[in-house]
Amino acid sequence: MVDVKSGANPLFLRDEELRQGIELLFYAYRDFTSDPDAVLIAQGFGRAHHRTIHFINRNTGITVAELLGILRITKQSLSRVLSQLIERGFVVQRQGTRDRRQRHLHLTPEGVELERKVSEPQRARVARAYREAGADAVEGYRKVLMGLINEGDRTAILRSIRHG
Amino acid sequence: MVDVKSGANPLFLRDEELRQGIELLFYAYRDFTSDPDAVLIAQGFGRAHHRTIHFINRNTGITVAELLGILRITKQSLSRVLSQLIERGFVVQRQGTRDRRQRHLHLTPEGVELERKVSEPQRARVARAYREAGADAVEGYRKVLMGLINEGDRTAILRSIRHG
DNA sequence: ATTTTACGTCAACCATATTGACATATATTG
DNA sequence: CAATATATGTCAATATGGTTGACGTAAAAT
Repeated sequence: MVDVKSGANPLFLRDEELRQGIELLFYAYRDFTSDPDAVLIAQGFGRAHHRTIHFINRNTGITVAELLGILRITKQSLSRVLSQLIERGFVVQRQGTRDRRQRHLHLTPEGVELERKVSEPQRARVARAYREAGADAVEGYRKVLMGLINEGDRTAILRSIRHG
Repeated sequence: MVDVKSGANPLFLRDEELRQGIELLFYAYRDFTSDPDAVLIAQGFGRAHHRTIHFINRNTGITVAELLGILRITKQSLSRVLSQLIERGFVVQRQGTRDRRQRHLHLTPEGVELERKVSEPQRARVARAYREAGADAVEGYRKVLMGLINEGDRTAILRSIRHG
């Protein structure tokens, strides 16, 4: 398929192949994250808000610490975004019953609505790519991406993905 | 394979499948971009510098305008990063011969060295994922990612990838 | 009773992006 | 040739989203 400079130096080919994989990921992510921008900016929100409501939506009742672990940011950084979302009525916190120090995060109906609207073009993009590539390709896409994720996180992600 | 809540609501399944695809991309990109950080920070550089030298490396002699088009940032934003890289001897500009307004960007040997060092863990990560997933999966990965990229850019990327 | 954990908040700072305005050199066009 | 458009650079102000560090409170764990 790709077949660049093959025959010559297998080490070069390998390096080239890897760099292609890196570049494709960069481009795909670049375009993929540009989708929600229009909707978000109109709302006065940014990508950080999008990521936040996405993961609250996918993990209803997630605690602050868990969310921090997913986003890989500091609590001070999340704080700003989260309090804006709460203030404007898209997210609510519920004190944990078993552990009352915890704050479980939930989207309000407005939050669900916002999340759906914001991610709509993104889902459409993925849907189109899936359709064009076919089921086998999608399977490969999943496999490779999963392999790119830090080993320690994979099982947790698999779990979250199963009953997202 | 994934088979979540199948049988029930095909629309739900579809939505779920798409959200998985989105999430995988998020996680993979998150971990994948964290790789070069250590090396970069030690150098006093950031991810913007990495992206810049990556694309100059892959497109030797690229003009400023072309680079801006790839990175999708403003020239003011690129300017800072680029002048730092030039100042510290990792990048040089050469005036165009055909069009002398243009500045063609090249990595110095030090720049090539830096790029290689910075991207090394990233290439290793991709190599591992490719190895684990197998050739067919890699083909699918490529196909889907290509489909995620804005249609207008695909041919240009394909070209750049061919003789990168 | 003490220590640890989960969360929140204040404050300073940094990297990276933006918009807008303007300047220079060169190419293109009428 | 004159006028205009293009490629690049630069100054300035601003926004977003991240960081570190310090400290506080409530509740859980030891």
